Amino acid sequence: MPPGMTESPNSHRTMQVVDHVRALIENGTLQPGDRIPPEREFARTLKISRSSLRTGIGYLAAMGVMKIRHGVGTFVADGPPDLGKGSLSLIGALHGFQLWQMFEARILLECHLAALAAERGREEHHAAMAEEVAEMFASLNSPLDYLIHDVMFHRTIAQASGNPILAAIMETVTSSMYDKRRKTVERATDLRESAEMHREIYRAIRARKTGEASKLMEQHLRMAQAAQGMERPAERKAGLTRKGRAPGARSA
Amino acid sequence: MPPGMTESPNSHRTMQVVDHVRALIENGTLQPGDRIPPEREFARTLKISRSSLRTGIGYLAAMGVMKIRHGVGTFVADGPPDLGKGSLSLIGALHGFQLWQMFEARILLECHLAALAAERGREEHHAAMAEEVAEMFASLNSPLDYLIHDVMFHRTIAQASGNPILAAIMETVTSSMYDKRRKTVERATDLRESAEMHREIYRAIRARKTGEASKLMEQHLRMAQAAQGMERPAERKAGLTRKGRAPGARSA
DNA sequence: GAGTTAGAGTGGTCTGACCTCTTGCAAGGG
DNA sequence: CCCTTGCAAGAGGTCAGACCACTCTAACTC
Repeated sequence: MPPGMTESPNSHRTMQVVDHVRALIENGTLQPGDRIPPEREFARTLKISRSSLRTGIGYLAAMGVMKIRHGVGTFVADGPPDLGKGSLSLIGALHGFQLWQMFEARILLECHLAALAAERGREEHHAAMAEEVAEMFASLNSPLDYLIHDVMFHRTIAQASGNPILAAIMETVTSSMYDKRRKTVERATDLRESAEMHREIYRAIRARKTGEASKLMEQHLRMAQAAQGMERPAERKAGLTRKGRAPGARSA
Repeated sequence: MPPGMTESPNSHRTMQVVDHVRALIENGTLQPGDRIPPEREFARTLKISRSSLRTGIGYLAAMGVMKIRHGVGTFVADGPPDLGKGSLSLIGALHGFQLWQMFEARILLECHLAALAAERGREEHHAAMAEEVAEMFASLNSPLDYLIHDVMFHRTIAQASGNPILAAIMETVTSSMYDKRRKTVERATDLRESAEMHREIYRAIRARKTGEASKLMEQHLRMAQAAQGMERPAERKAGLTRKGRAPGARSA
C-alpha cells in the first residue's frame, strides 16, 4: 500500500538458484556427473551475487543433488541416489527414533528388496552377489573388511531389485546404523555363520525363490538385531505381511 | 588418503556448525521448536564469520533439521520428520525415477503401515481417522478439499503405526506425487467410491484386522495408480550415458 | 627422466555495509 | 475505549570485494 514497490525481483535468491538448476536438470542440459560453471561466472550469468549463488548451491549439495570438490569444481551427483543419508541420524536424534524402529524399517525394506531381486535380478547382479559372498568368506578374520562386503552385498541386492527409490531409502536407513555396526562387528564371534546366511540368501535369489529369499533375509536381519543387543521391549514380533505382488512368503 | 572419517577440527566451517548443532541436539540443549541465537550473536559465539554460520545453518535447513523464518528467527524443526521431502522430485528427475517405482514403494510402505496401525493404533488414532473419513464424505463435491483429507487420513495411519521412521519415509514418497494428484483429482468422477474404500480401511484397522487392512490398502492404492493412468510399461529402456569425468573421480 | 615448484583456476572464508521482512508498541483517529 | 496507523527494533537476506586454501598442470631444475 505505501510507495515502495519499486521492483519485484523474485525474492529468495536461494530458491531462484534451485529452480534454475532444477530446470537445467529436467530439460536435460545437466546430467549426472556434469560440472556446473565456476561460481563467479555462474553468478554473473544469473545476475546475482556470488554469495547468494553459493547459498543455493550449498542447499542443493545438502540435498545430495550436487557434489562440491574444493579446488576442482561443482558437479551434479552421479553416484547412487542419496536421500539425506547423513541427515537421518540428526533427524533421528531430534525425534527420538528408536533402534528397533530402524530395524523394523530395515527388515521391511530389505525383505521386499530381496524378493524383488529374486524376481527381477539379472546375471550381472548374481555375479556381483557371488563375488561379495566370496569376499565375505575371505574376510572372516578381518571384521572391518567383512562389514564392507556385507554392506556391498545388501547394496547389490537393492540394485538388483530394479527399484532405485526403494534402494535409496534402504541406503538412507542402513547408513545411519553403520557406525554402530562397525563397533558391533568388532567383537563378533560368528562371522562364518553370518556369511553362510548370506550365501543362502544369494542362492535363493539366484534360484528366483522370492518367498524364500524374503524369509531368509528376515531371519538374517533379526539375528543381526539380536546381535546388537537391541530387542524390542515387551512385544512379540509381527511377521511381514506379504502382498499380492510376489508369491507369498510362508513365514510360519 | 582413503575415505577416512570426518575431517580435522577446523576445516570446513560448514561441518563445524553442523556438528555443533548436532551436539546441542543430542545432548538435549536444543529441542524441537526451540529458537537458536541470532546469526550475528551465534557467529560470535562460535568464533566464525556470519556468512560461514549462515552456510552451516542453510545446510541444516536443507536437511529439514531447521526452519528459517525471515525477520523472525531460526528454529529447530518441530513438525513431523522430513527426509528431503522437497528433494525427492529433484533426485528423481536426476536418476529417472519412474512413476510405477514410486507406486511400488508407496504400496509397500503404506500396506505395512496399515497393518502396523491395525496392530498398534490407539483410540485417539481411530478417532482421528474417523474424523478424516467423515470429512472426505463431506467434501465429495470439492476435489481439492477431498484430497487434503485423503492425505491427512494416510498420514494418521502412519502416525498410528508407531514407527515415525516409516512414517517419514512414506511422507517423502507421497509428497513428491502430490502435484500430480492435485491435477488427477480434479477430473475424478468416483470420489464416493474412494471415500468408501477409505472407510473400509478404517474399519479394518479399528477391528485390528492386520491382514485385511493391508489388503484393502493395496487394493486402494492400485486403484489410485490406475486412476493416474500410469500402469507399469512393458519394459524400461536401459540406456546409460556415461561421460568422461574429472580425473581421480571414484564411485562407491 | 624424475622430482620440484610456480601458477592458474576453483571453491572457502571474512568483513561490513545495506536491504527486506516481521513484530510489537505507541501515537493518533474513530 | 478500541481500532487503526505508522514507526522502529531486531531478525534474516543480499551484496561487494578482498583474500585464503586446495588441486591440478605444466614448466623448470637437477
